Amino acid sequence: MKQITVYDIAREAKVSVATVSRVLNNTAPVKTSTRNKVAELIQKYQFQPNALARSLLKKETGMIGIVLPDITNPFFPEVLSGLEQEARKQGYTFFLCDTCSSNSDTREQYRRESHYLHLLLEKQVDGIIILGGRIDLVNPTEEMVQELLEVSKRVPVVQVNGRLSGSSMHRVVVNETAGAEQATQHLIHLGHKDIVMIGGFDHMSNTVARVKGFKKAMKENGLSIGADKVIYGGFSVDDGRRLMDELLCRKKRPSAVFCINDLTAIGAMKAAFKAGLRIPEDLSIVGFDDIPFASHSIPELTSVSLKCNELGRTAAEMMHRLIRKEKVKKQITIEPDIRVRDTTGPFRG
Amino acid sequence: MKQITVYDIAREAKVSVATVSRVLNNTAPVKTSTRNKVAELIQKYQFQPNALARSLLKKETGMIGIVLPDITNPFFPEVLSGLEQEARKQGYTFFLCDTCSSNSDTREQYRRESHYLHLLLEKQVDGIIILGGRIDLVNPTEEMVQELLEVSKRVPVVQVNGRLSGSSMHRVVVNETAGAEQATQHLIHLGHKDIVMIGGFDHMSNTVARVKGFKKAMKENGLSIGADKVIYGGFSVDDGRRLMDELLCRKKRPSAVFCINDLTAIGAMKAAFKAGLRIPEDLSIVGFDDIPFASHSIPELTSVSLKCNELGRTAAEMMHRLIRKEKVKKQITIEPDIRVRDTTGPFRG
DNA sequence: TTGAAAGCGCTAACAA
DNA sequence: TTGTTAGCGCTTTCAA
Repeated sequence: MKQITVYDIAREAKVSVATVSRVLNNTAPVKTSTRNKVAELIQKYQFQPNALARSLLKKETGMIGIVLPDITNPFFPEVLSGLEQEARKQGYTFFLCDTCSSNSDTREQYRRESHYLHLLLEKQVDGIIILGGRIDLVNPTEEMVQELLEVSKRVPVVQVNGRLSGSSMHRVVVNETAGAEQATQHLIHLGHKDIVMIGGFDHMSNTVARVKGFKKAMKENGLSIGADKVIYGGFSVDDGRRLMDELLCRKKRPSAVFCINDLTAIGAMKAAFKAGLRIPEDLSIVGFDDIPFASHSIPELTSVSLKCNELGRTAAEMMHRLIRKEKVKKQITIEPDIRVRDTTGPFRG
Repeated sequence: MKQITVYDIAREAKVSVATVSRVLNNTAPVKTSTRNKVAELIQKYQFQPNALARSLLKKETGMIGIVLPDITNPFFPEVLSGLEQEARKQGYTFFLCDTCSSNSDTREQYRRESHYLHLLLEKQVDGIIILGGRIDLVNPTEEMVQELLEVSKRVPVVQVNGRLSGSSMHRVVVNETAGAEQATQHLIHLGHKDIVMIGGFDHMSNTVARVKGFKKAMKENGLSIGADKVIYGGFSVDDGRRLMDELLCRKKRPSAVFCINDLTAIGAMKAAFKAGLRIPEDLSIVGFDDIPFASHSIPELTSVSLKCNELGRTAAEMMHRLIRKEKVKKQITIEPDIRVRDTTGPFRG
């Protein structure tokens, strides 16, 4: 099963390898008869040039590395889909590097992130798109920052929805604070006054941004924002359930809950149902992310759409321009939209 | 930003490139003092050898191509996660090729599949794992079969849950017929006699396999399996909704519905709720796949677990052995398990 | 224990 | 319009 090369084609066509290369890449005029002869042989042997050799020479591989924390979190496939759509047009392919945050401790995850970052560099990717993980940290360690910075000196790096400091890095982000504000505003408009926000971690910037929006909306409407109005504790369905259970133990339960994401919102709904509450009659719930599940749940979840697909497409486009050394804005911000569905309703004294 | 090479290291260490290569790969004894000197320089310059050059020479890249139809279908991320877990141990990285079946016609999808298959070959992947798409077709065109066959002559190919003919291809499959049988049996045990199966397409082998299991269980229990007991029509939530609406228009509606997958089951539930039915009191529903959503829905969906994670891990392991030319079984079959939850209940005359 | 040199498969500059 | 040739960065004989 010897691999066919340009030499084999050249020999049989009685031309030089340069000519074969020329018909392969349409890089210089070739007499029609020669071209046909070569093309025929290429066809006959199903010859496919070795991309490694080509890339080695040209110093571009058409490969982009994607580093993300957990592909089973539905947020990421949505973004990925947008990325793929856009990047395919440009002829890129993806290395998918999942650091599997879900089944290991965080230290391990960051180690894997480092591992993948270096691996991608070795593989000579044209650029790296990073989502989640360290770029979501409010206080990343110096090494984490330094490492990514080093990486970004070698190849373009685009951060998706992250804010890790470092001047040489570009990013596309969603205005999460505005999204959280919208969500809170929506609840307030419905007459809710006692609103609690649940989920997330206060060491993560996405949580901080969302809490900020929540508090801002509350404050602007003259509503109380005591310490008991925000309960941190994670991003999963189970976390949502747990936090809601906690909430339901309080003497006075809120009339509306704003969840850090759709997954916790689902967990919260489950806990509420189990406690015999009706949604939205007894309790309004808002999610965040607007993953497909949100519109599939019963009742359908009101959520803030992060426009994942657009996020992905924008990141891919940014990367493309970066690779071609075109002028690119340091940061592109996407404005989220609230999608009102069936889990929020008017406050009933 | 010139790339550092073994030559730079060699020059500064006053040794030959061969020696640098030796310390890099631990491939031959090197005097400790020389080794240290070289190692130091490698550290100093953060030197990372160019994987392209190495792969070109060694004829192995440590890259595996994954071709799948739609990353936003939650089934695939689950499998992918298993794949990644296993393959990471072996030091492989993935090319993710999403043919985006969801937003384009099927012809276009198969064209993209071909495109990616060839691209992966050019990139010199060590193997290709293919999920969905053409391998799910009952009657693929001759070209589709031929093309994949050609590919499999060049690199190992593992089909995940597919049955495209071709002797040189390995596969790991789930026994879907048995799964469907279990699901149907479960409903029958609950006393249901009028059971309808909805969703899927009869030109796809997964549908055929599941319908077969459904019919088998029905027949074995002496239940009718007239033409009106199976309604084809797709795999999405919307398809499920539509098909259930159709079903509800019938004079006599069934007491239980077996859905081709969890997505259609969710659609079916929505339609049923909208029609004022209670689940499971008025109607029992079973899904298939057991995506995370199944256990998150309200009420929680009874479903047949395809053990996606195990599927992925097994495929990765198979690929690994194939690459190392170890002995590998042509086919590995995974037995599914039903997960009984809250959407199925006893028949109530 | 080390170095010189060939070569992986390709492209592109230069020459013809 | 075509061929010759020099690399791309690495590993691996073979010889010293």
